Amino acid sequence: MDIREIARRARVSTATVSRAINHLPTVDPQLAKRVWKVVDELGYFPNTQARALVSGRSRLFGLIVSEITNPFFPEIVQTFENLAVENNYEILLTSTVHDPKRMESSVRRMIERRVEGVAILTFGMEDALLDHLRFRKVPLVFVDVGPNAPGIVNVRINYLNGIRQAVQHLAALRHTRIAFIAGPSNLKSAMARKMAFKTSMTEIGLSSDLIVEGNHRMDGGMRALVEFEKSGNRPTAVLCSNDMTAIGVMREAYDQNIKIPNDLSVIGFDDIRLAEFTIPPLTTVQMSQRELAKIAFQALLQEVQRESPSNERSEYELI
Amino acid sequence: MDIREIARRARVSTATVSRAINHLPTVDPQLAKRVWKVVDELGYFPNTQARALVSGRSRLFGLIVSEITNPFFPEIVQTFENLAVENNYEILLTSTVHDPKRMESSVRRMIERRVEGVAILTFGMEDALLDHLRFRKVPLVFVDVGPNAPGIVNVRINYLNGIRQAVQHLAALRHTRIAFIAGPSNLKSAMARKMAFKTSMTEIGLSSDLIVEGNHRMDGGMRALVEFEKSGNRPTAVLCSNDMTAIGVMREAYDQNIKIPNDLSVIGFDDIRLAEFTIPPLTTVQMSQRELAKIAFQALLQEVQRESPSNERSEYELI
DNA sequence: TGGGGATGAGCAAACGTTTACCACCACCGC
DNA sequence: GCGGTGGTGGTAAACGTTTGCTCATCCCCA
Repeated sequence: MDIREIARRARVSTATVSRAINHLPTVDPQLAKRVWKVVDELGYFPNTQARALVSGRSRLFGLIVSEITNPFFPEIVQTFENLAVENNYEILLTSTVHDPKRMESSVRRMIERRVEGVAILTFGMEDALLDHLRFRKVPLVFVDVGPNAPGIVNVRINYLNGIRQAVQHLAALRHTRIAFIAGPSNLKSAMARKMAFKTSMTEIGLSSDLIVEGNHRMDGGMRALVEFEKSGNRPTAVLCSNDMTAIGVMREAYDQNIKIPNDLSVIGFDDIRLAEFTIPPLTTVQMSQRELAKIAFQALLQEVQRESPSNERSEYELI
Repeated sequence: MDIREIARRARVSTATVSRAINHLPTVDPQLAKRVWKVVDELGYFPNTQARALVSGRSRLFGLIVSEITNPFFPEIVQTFENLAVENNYEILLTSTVHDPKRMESSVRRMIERRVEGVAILTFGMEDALLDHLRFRKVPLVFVDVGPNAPGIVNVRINYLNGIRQAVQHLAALRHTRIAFIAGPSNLKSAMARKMAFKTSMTEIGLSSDLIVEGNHRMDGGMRALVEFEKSGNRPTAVLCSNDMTAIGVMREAYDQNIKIPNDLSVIGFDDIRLAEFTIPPLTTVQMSQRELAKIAFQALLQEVQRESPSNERSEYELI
């Protein structure tokens, strides 16, 4: 069942069917109604591939994440999906699982399906790969991990606000010995958080010497707490670079019979959905994944709708 | 840059380029090498849409879930993605968010993109919608929620094994007052779990009268525990229909200063990834999402590769 | 009444592949 | 030496849409 069948039954040309289906105003309402009647009766659905082929628009956005199981992502994927539906787009979701081969295949798949734009939410993308996309003028939106190159949109998260808020919250509770468990030092965003912590502490006149490096995983948080204990001067509050670290701290505290929040305040950072399920509930700095996804999607949409391919580097800042 | 450009530069016909690219054995290795050289030099990627259009195969599988943010799904989506990559397929991920409109649009999107098969992991799909797919002979694989109709593959989860295991575990720990917090009674799978509990209890000669209905959410678990307390005969162990319920129980226990597992054993069911992050870690019956996804995907693949469209209803049983 | 612009509909050429069919050539056996 | 055969490679017709161009019709106004 194709557009010709519809045309035959509605006694019009295929051109008219196409125009009616796409709601072009140049078709007589009477005819349009006749076409739609046949379409509904036959249960006809246009073939996207044929559409895409001739129109040159796939109505497809790529979304590259590191791992779908990383609790940071589901909310983002869901929001992308919602926005895609609203805008008649489809999402091509791809995960790199930190594997160079998979990164390569991700990019290949994006290009072969002719996506109209790609949002990249994982770091470690090789330049050679990105060049494939840039060469084809595919709009690229990076979230928090992007290189600062022309023609690339960067959504950056302003960590300072969130971290400052957490630090001031702790200070208001009369904490003075506030520690920070950082993320891995090769992660740009983790470094940004650490800097934000130092800045915030300095602002309120506290020293920021209680910093240890974690790994953004649970075991890193556990080890960090052990380290604090060993050093003999346990902080009264710990701010963690992400929620997973905070959960590690909480579990270690539980094992060592350190009461939270009586003996130790713990604050996480990420707003992964896990936070609300821990016992006791984890205090965490809300970073809205939804907002993040929204900004990234809108940026893609805007790039696609722009006719002149902008060569300026754009930056969006979140929170 | 298209196949013709490649053909011109390699001084062969487009047919040969196509055959070389698809590794058909009927092309001279010399020629093939020449073609591939040009392909690599130009960074050519075949256009999937054109391929799909003429070959009639989209290399696309649909995956319909209720909500991507439901912790049950990420692992499944990830596994689907992995298998898709291995088999040169793409996943069209769609969520219904329990909204009839979205269900309809999910199905529409699947059909418009001409998916070769759909895995459905959400209940509440109307028959009229499914008919659209069946009419087009799109292979359908249901996971745990499917109707028992011809031409439909059902992957069913055998809950009895898992539940029995949990019950026997508790019995081995000398528990005799074992309670069960069920899921909503309109959910087939929840009912199956409750039945499995009753059966398991009967098998070892215990009465299964300590059953209350939850809702598969945290608050349901919390309320259930309150109910047990009020009734005056608190069980010594609680088996929950899913992990979220168990987490609710644990949080309520925490609030009421009931020690887990000293005062009360809690076992969940689902193996959502949350379980490992609770404090203390939640004991849970492992139901492997990965295995589930694998079976569903293989079923789809098999249906696609089968030439004669089978009309028999297939059933797979998991664990 | 005739010319011209507006409006609406149809014809047919794309889009970039795959693949059925055919042509060619070399080789083989008689 | 010739017809048959088997393997390679090319030609061109699909696949199902969109859309530029053309054309018919109608209306308005001079």
